[in-house]
Amino acid sequence: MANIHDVAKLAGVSIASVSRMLAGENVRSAEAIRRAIKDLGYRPNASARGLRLGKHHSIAVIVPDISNPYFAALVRGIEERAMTQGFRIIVASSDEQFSAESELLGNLIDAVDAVAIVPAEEGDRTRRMLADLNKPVVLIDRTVGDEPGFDLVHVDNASGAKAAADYLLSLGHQSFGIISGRQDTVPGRVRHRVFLKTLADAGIHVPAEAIKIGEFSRDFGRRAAQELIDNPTGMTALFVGNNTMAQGALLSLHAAGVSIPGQLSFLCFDDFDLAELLQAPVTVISRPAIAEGHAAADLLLQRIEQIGSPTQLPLEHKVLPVSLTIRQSCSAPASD
Amino acid sequence: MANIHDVAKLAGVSIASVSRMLAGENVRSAEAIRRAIKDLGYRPNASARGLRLGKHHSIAVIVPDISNPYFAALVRGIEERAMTQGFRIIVASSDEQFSAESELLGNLIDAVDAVAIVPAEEGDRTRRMLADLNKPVVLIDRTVGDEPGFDLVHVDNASGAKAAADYLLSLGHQSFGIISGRQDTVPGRVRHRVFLKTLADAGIHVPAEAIKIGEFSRDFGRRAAQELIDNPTGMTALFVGNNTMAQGALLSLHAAGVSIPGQLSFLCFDDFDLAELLQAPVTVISRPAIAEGHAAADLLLQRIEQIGSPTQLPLEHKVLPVSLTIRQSCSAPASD
DNA sequence: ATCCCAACTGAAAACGTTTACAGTAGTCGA
DNA sequence: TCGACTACTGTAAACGTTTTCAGTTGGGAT
Repeated sequence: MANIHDVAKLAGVSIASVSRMLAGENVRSAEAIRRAIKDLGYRPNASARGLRLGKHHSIAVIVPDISNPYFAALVRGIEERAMTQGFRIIVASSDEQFSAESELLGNLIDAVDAVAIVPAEEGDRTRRMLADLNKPVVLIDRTVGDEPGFDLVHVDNASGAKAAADYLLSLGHQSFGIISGRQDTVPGRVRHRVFLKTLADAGIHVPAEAIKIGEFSRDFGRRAAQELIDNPTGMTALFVGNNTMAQGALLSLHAAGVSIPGQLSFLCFDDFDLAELLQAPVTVISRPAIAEGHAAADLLLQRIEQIGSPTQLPLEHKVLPVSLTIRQSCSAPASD
Repeated sequence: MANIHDVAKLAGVSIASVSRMLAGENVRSAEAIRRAIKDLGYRPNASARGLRLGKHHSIAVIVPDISNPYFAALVRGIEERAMTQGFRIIVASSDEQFSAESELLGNLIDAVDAVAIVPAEEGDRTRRMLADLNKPVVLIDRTVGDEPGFDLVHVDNASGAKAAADYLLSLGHQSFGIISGRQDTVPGRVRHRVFLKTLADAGIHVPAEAIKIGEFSRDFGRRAAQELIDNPTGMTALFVGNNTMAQGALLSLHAAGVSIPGQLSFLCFDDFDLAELLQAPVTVISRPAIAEGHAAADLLLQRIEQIGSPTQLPLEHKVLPVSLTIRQSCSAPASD
């Protein structure tokens, strides 16, 4: 691979001139240099440049699982914005494991300028680990510790959960089932609590046996729904905390022959592919994954720009709106 | 950020000893060095290392669109394997555009050791562009030019298409509709031709007006199905060339109230999330996206290992099997 | 003709590593 | 006690850039 010395020699100038012309400065022999570059197929070495400049023009993106469509869309959003500024993204999946996450970051951190992360755990050790990186960090969807100290992007879980509860109440439901994600994550906790709180404000109590809490996974959704089917609670409406659990739940409900919305109204957080094609197109609280990616990337790029500057911008906390997409999986409860 | 000199000074040794101990060699003052590293929070600078070694420990992964679940799964597969060897992956989406692809690679190539790509175009200019990179390349799913000269991983499109046709024939269908992807891609072309050929061998001709060819997109699928609905051809079975087009087609069919499989048997290439939950769970030819990723990564890692060695292993061409997953979207044609 | 200044140029240092090379201890056998 | 060998150590060069600094050139004003 040709290097800058080869180009300089061929063009009959010093390497400084080549570097300068590449940087866009005025140089007398620009034409000769351009030709030499072309002839040799020269491209500047990224490592050398990174070493000299202390910049890498890349952003690490850590998500629990890149093959999850929601995270894939998020990554796409980050990528779109990063590209416009000439940044590349290095993607890795943590599998919801703190250990994997911290090992990944240990390896990646020296090759990137900033980190966008959906943290696996919200505990304080994650906060410390991220703080130790000494680089701009933006948290997406979840937070870490009390006082995270990082920029933050997430959707408005509270008003989504409230909208869901209000909608079901307005249809006349009195008896509910709930499948919620891990309570040690913000989306899991907020969606769960606000939903319950909204019902409570309407004077409705949800019995413990109608509440299932576990992993944000399709598998847990399937098991939870199965348990609800096996031990009937008389619920007429089921609220599920995210799309993957919802898919699992639908699998169980379908297998058990539960008719939706005839026997059970079904509503979940997060839209998903084809929700509109199911036997009963599913009503959802949808969120803008790509826009979340955009917001996260914008924040990071701003911080990167700022590096070294004396005044630091205050931390930002962007909350994106969600919306209730009404399809056909909810109706008034059967009068019995 | 502390560097190796700081560590050496604190430990009272030369930088060479630090470097050696990091490389796992025996060093007398290992303990002191370890402590110094810990105290200073030292981590080797990746750029310097990359510069010195000419290695980057990263692989560029270029897919048409990372937010497409199939590609997301593929990326996941590549990532899983790469990680085990300490390689990171740099992901970028080409949007099916050659220009975007070549620009991306131009920027990325100096920061990576190898490239895994689902090329946007199969033409010769893509082949030349990739060859000019002078790094290991593995093509996934599609090829470039005649004689690509790169490792290749894809699924067995031909036997999948044949299985699909045979299955529909065995159900008694005589009149078909086809929605196929771009014919300038291997999956588009092979699936289309083999399906037609299998029908032809059974003495069945598909009229031109029952054949729609276009982008591998949900939108094209929707439009194509709409056209087939608007201009009835008497087809009793519809074969769709991939999952995104299939989803679009299902949207149109559903909106038009076409009952599946009552009025129309439906079969497509590539499984998708929830295919089993639709009104008529969809029968598909499914393929192993994650395994494709594994195969691609393995090939690349092998080549990277080989760099500089005099003898080159011959190019590999891995073909992964597909399977017919029979659900409920196909039945015998209505007798009329 | 002289001087000054703007506009450019090149040499060299620096970024943080790895590694070839040339030592220098320390151990062991004689 | 000596020498030979082993096992480690440090110095310095190299990787390919960018950038500072100290020129050099040429043109315009005097």
